[in-house]
Amino acid sequence: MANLPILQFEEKIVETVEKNSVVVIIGETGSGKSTQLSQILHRHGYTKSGVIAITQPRRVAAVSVARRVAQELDVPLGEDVGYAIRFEDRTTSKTRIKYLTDGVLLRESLSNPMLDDYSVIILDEAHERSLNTDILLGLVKRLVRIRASNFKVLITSATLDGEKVSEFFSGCPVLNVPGKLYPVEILYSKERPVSYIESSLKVAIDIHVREPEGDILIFMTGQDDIEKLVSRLEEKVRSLAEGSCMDAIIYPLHGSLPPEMQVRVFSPPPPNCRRFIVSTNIAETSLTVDGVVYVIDSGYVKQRQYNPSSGMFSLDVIQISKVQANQRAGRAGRTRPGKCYRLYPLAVYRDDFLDATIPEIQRTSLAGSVLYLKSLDLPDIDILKFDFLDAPSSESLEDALKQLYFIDAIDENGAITRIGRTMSDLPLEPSLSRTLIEANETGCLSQALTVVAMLSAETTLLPARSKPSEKKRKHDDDSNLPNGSGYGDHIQLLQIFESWDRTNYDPVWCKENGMQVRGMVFVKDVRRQLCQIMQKISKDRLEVRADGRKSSSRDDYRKLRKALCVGNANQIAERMLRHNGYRTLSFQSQLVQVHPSSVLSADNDGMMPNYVVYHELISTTRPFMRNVCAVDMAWVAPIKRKIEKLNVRKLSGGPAPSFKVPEEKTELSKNNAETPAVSENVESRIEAARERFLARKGQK
DNA sequence: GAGCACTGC
Repeated sequence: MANLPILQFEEKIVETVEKNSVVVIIGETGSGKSTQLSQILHRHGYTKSGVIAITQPRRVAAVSVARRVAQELDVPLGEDVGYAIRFEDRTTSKTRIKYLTDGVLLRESLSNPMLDDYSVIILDEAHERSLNTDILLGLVKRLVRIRASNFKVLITSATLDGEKVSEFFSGCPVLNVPGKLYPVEILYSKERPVSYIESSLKVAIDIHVREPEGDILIFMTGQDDIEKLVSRLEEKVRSLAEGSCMDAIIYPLHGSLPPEMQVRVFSPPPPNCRRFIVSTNIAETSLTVDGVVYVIDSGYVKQRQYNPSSGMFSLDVIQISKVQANQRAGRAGRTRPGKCYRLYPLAVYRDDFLDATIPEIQRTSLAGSVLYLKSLDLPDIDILKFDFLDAPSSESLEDALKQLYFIDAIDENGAITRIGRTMSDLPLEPSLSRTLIEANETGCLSQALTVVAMLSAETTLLPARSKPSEKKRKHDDDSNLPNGSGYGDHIQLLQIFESWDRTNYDPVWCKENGMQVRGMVFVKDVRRQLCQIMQKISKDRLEVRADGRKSSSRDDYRKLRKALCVGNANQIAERMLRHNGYRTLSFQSQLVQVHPSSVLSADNDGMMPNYVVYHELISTTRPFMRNVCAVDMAWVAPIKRKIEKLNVRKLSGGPAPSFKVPEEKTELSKNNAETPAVSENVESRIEAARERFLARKGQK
């Protein structure tokens, strides 16, 4: 601790903070900014008038940094120094230094918009540009203006972004604190390789044979490439002549590995053995692997993007930014001087790479964030002109308003409704919040809580797809898991949880049925949290069966599907006349299909339900709806009328010229001769189709 | 008939 570079700047930092409300700190890796800034300000009296809050984009970071600071100050964790993350608040009224995730601070600002418990707010790792940190930047800028002079803001950022943040805060001072990294030699390829798997393989084996000891970290884009490279490396290492070089262990590292596989990289290798770690960008920031001396950087990353006009997500392999490239290189210099092999030429780095990664706020659906901002009721703030460091497109903001309007969170003038206010109390995506509120009205809240919790945990629920036996979980005939009773995935998720519930939450049941124990326990936690919030909101005394051992009935399913329809009014699709493709109704109409992993299947006549709601549109090999639920046409009708009446201009508070959603004759019609021209009379046409289908079937 | 990087309330 004594040698941390930041401590040499203590005087300078304190002096600058004293004179300015906002200060940007450029602190490179190893500078100690996350643990020391709070202590420096504490030593100089900034905890006398309030608490120092330090936000982190990740839960583990908030906990581990708080723990370190408590140790350094020699106080018990949770008293003078504490942390707050979802499900876990380890602070008391005594707490002076509080580490928390950016999401928790946003939640706090709902109940205390002035955040006046805090004398100082430090937004750490702001260069990562998480959605929540970006919103906090805007809110904090406003608070600096409103709150008296006893409020200080510090923002930590990366070299390439510092000036920009400073400009955002009217040219506030920028302090540079050097890191404690060893020099890293950067080596560029002459040209982009044809196959970066083969190229990484060659470079890695070269290092292994020629270079002194030290682990090799290789950045790839995803699980598939990682597995390919791992097996190629294993092959190659085996074929090297015995005794010609040291031993090697090869580890894959990515998010869908079970935690016990991930932590293997933290145990030191046996002597005279080199480790190869083939990783996604999880090793860029989230996990730090000690002992790495060589980094191989493919120059690519897989990134999730959102298209606001189609409502569709996609995962694309794209070029990394300069900030990311430098972050990756830095991973080689933590223990001693290292080398970074970039599989691209210098000119590509210099001319093609963006300076910084496109912030999340410009790549995701903003429905939740816009609702959050609306619920703050800031009189001086117009959402569409909210002061963002990097503003999202107006198209993206209008998309958010449109979605919120479809699910009744805002009215036709864009004002937040009573329902919208209630929704913002729930830590969920808007469509899930809306589902819960509707379910509370119609008497299926218990079931809705389960489904919503299951959906929020979905990524941690399913096992990694490497086990072939579990690949077809949903369609295996010998699987004991319920099948959704013909209504689709939401009902199946409900049934799965109820099955587990009946075993009294037996972990063995999870293993036998291919569900991750950790994921299911998370579902239980989320469900409990949501249940507590709904207890406060509920109009009647809530009877939520938390541990009822009884299965839901068909009638329950029906109520639940109806609530899901209201909650997903922004995510409805109508089946095509003669085949089982669907067209989306709430966005620019597009042809989509039910994802093959869905349990929703065709009826005896070979036809899928006429209407479905979906949880997510994702474009992979083709556009798919993931997690679908069959709904009745009668429930869809009023929503369709609302969609037709939509006036986006009015929603965004502008004048109200007529604005018609392109409803028909879209791309879809061009590509597909079977597309119905108008969607009136759908019923009769579907009936006709069914007859034709049956006739064909009869002929065979 | 497909398979998804990483976070968070």
